[in-house]
Amino acid sequence: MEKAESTIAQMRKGVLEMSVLAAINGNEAYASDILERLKHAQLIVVEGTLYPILTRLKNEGFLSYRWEESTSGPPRKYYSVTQAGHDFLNELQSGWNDMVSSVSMLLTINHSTEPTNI
Amino acid sequence: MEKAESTIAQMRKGVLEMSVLAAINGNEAYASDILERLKHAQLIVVEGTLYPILTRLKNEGFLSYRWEESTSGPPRKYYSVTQAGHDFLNELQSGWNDMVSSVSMLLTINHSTEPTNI
DNA sequence: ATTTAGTACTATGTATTGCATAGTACTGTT
DNA sequence: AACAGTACTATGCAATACATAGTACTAAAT
Repeated sequence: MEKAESTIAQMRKGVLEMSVLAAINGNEAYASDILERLKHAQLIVVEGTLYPILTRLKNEGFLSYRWEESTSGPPRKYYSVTQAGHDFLNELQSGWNDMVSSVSMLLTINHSTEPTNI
Repeated sequence: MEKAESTIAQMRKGVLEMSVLAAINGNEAYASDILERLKHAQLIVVEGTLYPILTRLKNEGFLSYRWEESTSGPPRKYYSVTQAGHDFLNELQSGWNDMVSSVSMLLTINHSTEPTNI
């Protein structure tokens, strides 16, 4: 169902930012590493989606980067999470956990044997 | 942190649609009931946000409604989930569960004692 | 009959991010 | 110099949550 896919894409809004931060947290990485870590977590992201997120997070002070030369192509940006980014990630995680909890309640409330209004 | 709040608001995109369907599923309701059920699940939603979601879901065939007179104000729209809506909800739930699983992996990968690149 | 308060719903525009696409630049190989 | 692979930048579109303003219905009060 096409509509389900587009709604799931909507669900990724906000979640990818948190996931990218989490994928880097404590373990500096460049774009290809990050894509691999996300893929390992079954979160498929392409470069055209990742780079704007990295740029935005860096501009907001949640990530910093250093350039490193490469022998197999252009130089690479190695990202790491700043202290502000770590704090931001903690807040996002807290909000995310609340949301997961809420959704869990909602997805189970009508599976009880309580009578309905039908 | 204002930015965390706006990102959490972004996370609600797509999730509220699923939550509204879940709140109605098997238990027809009008807007005020739905807001109460969402509130009970700690998912705070206001009318200006709920009505467009209901309208959109109805237009897409996932909800249907019947009017019922009220003695305390205008007539009310009682919504119920259609078969298509039930199928849609199942697909959303599946995608949501996958996403929750992915995020869970990402939020824990760097808490291990494995050496990092620092 | 008119006005008021409470209630239920509709209409509309803004902000934001994921996404797709096109482009530029670097490196080693041919 | 040209090419393939790699890394990154730039840009516009689509979709939904949100806030705000508005219309309409009902009972009660005047």
